Amino acid sequence: MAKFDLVKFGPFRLNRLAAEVSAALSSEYQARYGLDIPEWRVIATLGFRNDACSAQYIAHCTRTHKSTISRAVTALMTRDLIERVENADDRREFRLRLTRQGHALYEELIPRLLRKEREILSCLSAQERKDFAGLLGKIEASLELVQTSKAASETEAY
Amino acid sequence: MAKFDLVKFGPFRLNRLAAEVSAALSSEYQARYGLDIPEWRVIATLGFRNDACSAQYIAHCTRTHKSTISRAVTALMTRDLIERVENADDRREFRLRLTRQGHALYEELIPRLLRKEREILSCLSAQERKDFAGLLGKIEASLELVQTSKAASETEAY
DNA sequence: TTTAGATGGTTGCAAATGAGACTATCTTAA
DNA sequence: TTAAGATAGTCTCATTTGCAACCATCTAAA
Repeated sequence: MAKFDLVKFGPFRLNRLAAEVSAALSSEYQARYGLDIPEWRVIATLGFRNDACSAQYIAHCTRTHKSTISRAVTALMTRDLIERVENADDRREFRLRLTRQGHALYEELIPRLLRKEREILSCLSAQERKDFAGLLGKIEASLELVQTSKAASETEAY
Repeated sequence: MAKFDLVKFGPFRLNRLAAEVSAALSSEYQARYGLDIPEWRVIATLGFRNDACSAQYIAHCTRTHKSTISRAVTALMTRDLIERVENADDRREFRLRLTRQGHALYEELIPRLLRKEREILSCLSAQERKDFAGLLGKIEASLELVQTSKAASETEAY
């Protein structure tokens, strides 16, 4: 019989861990600010790059389906957390950016999330945290989840 | 302004990686055997412990909602991959186990999944794989995702 | 210029899933 | 023995999300 234990199976562990970590963080953006995950991703992307960008770009770099992003954008606009302006160069797309309130929420939320992350990783030493990030990076790279410098330049239009 | 990059944020990376790995594996159990994730978890749990166990037990150790497991069990029974027998000691619960066909599927699927997992981790050296598993284990333990020996003995009735 | 195909974004639909009500059964204590 | 509460499993409902069709617009090539 094949020796196999689901509970020791890497992919399963990864899923379970990701779900658990998400749940831990959602108490911040969900319960506290009424944002769901896609909405949080939009806010985070816009907050990080402080210039405006398209919905497509957000979908791309967060690996979230464009319809999901579209719905999140609609919800955030009705709450006046983001705004969009037409792009004169290409009237199919909109430039999205945080409103003043959206930016305030972003600035308030980020430290909380970083603190949570630190809490979760506090079981590791500084060196271990570094190693973990490095190993994650290697796996991501081999799955082409992160843009190599070459790929990044090819897609820099985003 | 807070320095923050969603794409470098641990929890986000974890989610993205887990989703990608799941997608890579689903081509095996999904496309090839028509199993969805909950169904696969039931098969895997029953296959690993080759004695019968309850649906509740599967829900518990795979961290899947009991209604999701219930549906998976129903689907697998209609496909004759698992069977259930009444438990005379407690007539609320059923003992589940793989049928001959279910076991055959299990034995066929496991090597494929392990091969996929190896493929995904082939970007790491043997030592790195070991380190990665160890670090995952530490984080899981601190989130109490794995049973400590004490907790395990308390819940061994499952 | 016209036409074919690509792309940004929205929306309807269907599948998946968690929450929680519900039934049946078990356990414990009065 | 009876009653109160816990537990296993099923089912209905609401939410979430991916898919795919769709519209508007852009691009490229005939």
